[in-house]
Amino acid sequence: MADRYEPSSFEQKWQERWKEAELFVTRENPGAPKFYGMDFFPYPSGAGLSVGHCRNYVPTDVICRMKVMQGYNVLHPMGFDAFGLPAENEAIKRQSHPAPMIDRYADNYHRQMDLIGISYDWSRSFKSSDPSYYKWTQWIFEVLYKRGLAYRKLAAVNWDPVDKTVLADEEIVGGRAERSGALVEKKWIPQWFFKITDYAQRLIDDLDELDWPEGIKAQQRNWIGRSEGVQFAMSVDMEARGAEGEASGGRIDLDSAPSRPTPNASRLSFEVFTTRIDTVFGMTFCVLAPELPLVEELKRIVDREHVEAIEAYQLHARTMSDTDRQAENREKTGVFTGAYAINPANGKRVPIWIADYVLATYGTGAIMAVPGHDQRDFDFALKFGLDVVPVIQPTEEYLKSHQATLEDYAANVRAYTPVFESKDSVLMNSGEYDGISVAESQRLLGEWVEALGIGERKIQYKLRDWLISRQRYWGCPIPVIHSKEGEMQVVPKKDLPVELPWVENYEPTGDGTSPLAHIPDFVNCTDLDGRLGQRETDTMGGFACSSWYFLRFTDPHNENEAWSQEAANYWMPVDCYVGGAEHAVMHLLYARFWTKVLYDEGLVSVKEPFSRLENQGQVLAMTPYRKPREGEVLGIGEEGILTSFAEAKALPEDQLMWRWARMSKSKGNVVTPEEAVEQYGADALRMYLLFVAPFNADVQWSNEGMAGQARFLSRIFKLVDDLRPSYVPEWRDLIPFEEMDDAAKKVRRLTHQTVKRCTDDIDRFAFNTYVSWLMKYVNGLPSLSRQSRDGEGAGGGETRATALAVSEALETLILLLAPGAPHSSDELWASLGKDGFTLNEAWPRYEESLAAEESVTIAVQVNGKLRDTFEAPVSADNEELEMAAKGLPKVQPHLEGKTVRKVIVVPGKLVNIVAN
RNA sequence: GCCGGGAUGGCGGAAUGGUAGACGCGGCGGUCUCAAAAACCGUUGAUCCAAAAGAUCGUGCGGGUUCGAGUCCCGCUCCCGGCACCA
Repeated sequence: MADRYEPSSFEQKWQERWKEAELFVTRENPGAPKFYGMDFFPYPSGAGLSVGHCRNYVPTDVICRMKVMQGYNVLHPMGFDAFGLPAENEAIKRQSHPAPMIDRYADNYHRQMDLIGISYDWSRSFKSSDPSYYKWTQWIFEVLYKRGLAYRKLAAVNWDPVDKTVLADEEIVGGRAERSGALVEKKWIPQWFFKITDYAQRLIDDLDELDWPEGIKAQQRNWIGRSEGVQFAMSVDMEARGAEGEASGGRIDLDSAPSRPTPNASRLSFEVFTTRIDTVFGMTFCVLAPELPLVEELKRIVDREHVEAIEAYQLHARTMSDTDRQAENREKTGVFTGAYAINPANGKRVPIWIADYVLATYGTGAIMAVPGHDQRDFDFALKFGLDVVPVIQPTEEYLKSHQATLEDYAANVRAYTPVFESKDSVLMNSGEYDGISVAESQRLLGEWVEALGIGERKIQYKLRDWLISRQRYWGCPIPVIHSKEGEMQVVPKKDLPVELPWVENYEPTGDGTSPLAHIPDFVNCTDLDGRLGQRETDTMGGFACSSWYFLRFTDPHNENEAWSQEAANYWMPVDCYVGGAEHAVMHLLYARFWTKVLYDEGLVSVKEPFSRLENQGQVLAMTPYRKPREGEVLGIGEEGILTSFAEAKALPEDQLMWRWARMSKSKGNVVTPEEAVEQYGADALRMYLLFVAPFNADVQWSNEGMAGQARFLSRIFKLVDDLRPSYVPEWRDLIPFEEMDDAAKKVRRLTHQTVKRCTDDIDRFAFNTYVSWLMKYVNGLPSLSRQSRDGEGAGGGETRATALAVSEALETLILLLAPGAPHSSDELWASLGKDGFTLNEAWPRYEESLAAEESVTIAVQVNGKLRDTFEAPVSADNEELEMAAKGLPKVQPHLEGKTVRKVIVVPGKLVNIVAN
């Protein structure tokens, strides 16, 4: 047995033994509590795992291993998110079929995970592209469909011209497809949606009970975007037809008499939504989204000149890309429609404009514009010379900071930017509501709108329905048959799965149809009634597959059901779910939605799938960038141009910049687990990943850091080797009957303190301090055991008591180390003459009485400043402590010539003498 | 702009309102060695002092609460992440 950490001599051996013993197969001991620990479902990329991915898997493994040792039934599964765009794109690039390719990649992931000793139960593994899995994805589609939560409609959707498919809102970042980076275009295609909007409120409400990072919860709340307001009808003034003179300038005369309804004209009206009904008197114009159907109606009542202007603007809005539309600080654009509406609050006519700063997809697609108190409306009014009427009194501070009087402000609002938006002021220019507070008038005006019957208080969400269709081959087919008559039928459970046909050519067509549409054998079928029909040819986006896989893991081989109620009820929810923060509004929102639907359907007993969520930090590696050459332009926020390590070597220093960047194959800065294991060992890699930084913080990777952990492991091997002669295997039976001397007590004290800290730290994901405590333990043990060997008792020599305490320490050390460095622990365990695996041993228990200190160091402060410390027995009372503190020679000088006013004694901690 | 999270030695980071800097990396000094590496031992926040003893300062900035603040409160600055013309 070596006295050093020599990973190559034993790590692989233990991995083979674990496999042979089926050590990681899920235990289902009756009566034991359960723990479901899981990592995010990975897509197995061809690049393989980097040490960055290991930072996700190792900590989960540590907590799962500890839970096993604590006697929990632990479910710790791994599978692969195999369907989807990345896999298909990769296969096209390699001119192969995605199915065998993804199998190869998944096998490689599995091999790499074994290489670092992750304790997954591989007997439960599956890929989302297995027909035995997606059969049930299709079945859940049916559940959604039957509940009215899956529907098809013609929609303007995000079209990615590079990947040639439609994408969900969540997959678009800044107007570009997150994956391909292409500018997204608008395209009108019939699409499948899941009605997640029905669950918006529950998705917000139930966040409260989740033990998730606040940031992720906030992102979800934000994304769902609840706002409370009032929606009310505005009627179009049918006199508009004749209002030529005023129309061109757009300016209206606020003093003009309220217009009279025109009895004969057909009434036109539209609804607006506002969260600021208190500002309704300040409405000086209305704005419609250019694509709103109402605009077509307005065209019929205004003159030709305005129709032409409207159409020109509509064309402009339609052809503009989303990116241009979302460009920062964009100048406002828009045109006057020639029509007017009536402000119901004061009966005044307000011009109706169209502008693209109003979105057709939010609220009603139309707004009441209040330039006095909304920056966007203000900008628009300024640009087009529209009236600005303030209706909230500016506060004293506001006036002071703008060096203005109230009169001055009211007369020249246009000159004041930013717009006054305070919500703790009172109204003005608002008729009978003048002087009433903003909050109060919001309530009163809301009631007024409802009493008048023109509208109601309403809650709006930004969340839109989940677009699930993909016009791509490599995905789960949507199990629907279209009849010639245009009816739709969902394929019933007995006919599932609708299998994805194996074809050579599956490249996307780009015409808005799926490649499946060009496979007659797939498309043509008979429907439930025996009539000829055609299959739906869109496939589901990958997020459908990953919205329920955690349920399948509870019962992965079930051929008759997606899962048995018994299995799901036992294991769900996932107790600890670990992965990157980038899935905050996609996977994590979708999975919550599906779980709620399945709960409503009575298929699962939980409303939420993941009770605790942890996000690991990213692993950054030093990456070379160079200065841009002539003609090269840097993107926003870029400091240099990514270059290869090879090229960097050849560059002069002044051209080169080293930056920390996320480890990724494209940056060429990846360290693989193979390299790390080869050079330092799997346990050194694991321990370094745990120790290097807090779990959720980013890490600046260094290979040298692993050397430190290898050294630490070597010290453990050395320590165990040194202390082994003292080891008494039966210590547990003997120790209660042995009188403990001081040295033995000290060893036991340190042992039990360490057990407590390590256990707590793993539970709260503080893996860096878990490793610290082990280090401290290893540092402390030799001197303690030496003390004992040198003998506190007469004649020296190790006492029986110390030998027993050291035996306990040896076993405890190895078992506490086991989750972090399982190979080394099993090797050390065997070196004590033990059979079997540390994973099958009980996690050490902490005993308060043994961990308790006999004496404590008391800090002595004078006026809050530390002056000295002294040792006192734990039992010392306040008076004793105070006396002892006052008597200290180092304290005395600070009390000289002063009167003691007060003495604060915190037992076991400090004495603070207040004197002046 | 809005939301969330941060800021502690040369570096990564510890600290239930109670001795700031645990633990590690790096540095410095030493042991071993012909020498080096490795390993081991000691030391390591800053300033003042020949040194020790000691003193003073010190957790992004400015205030406050408290016997006592890295920690709590108010007001800022900067950094990271997310959302962003959502009415």
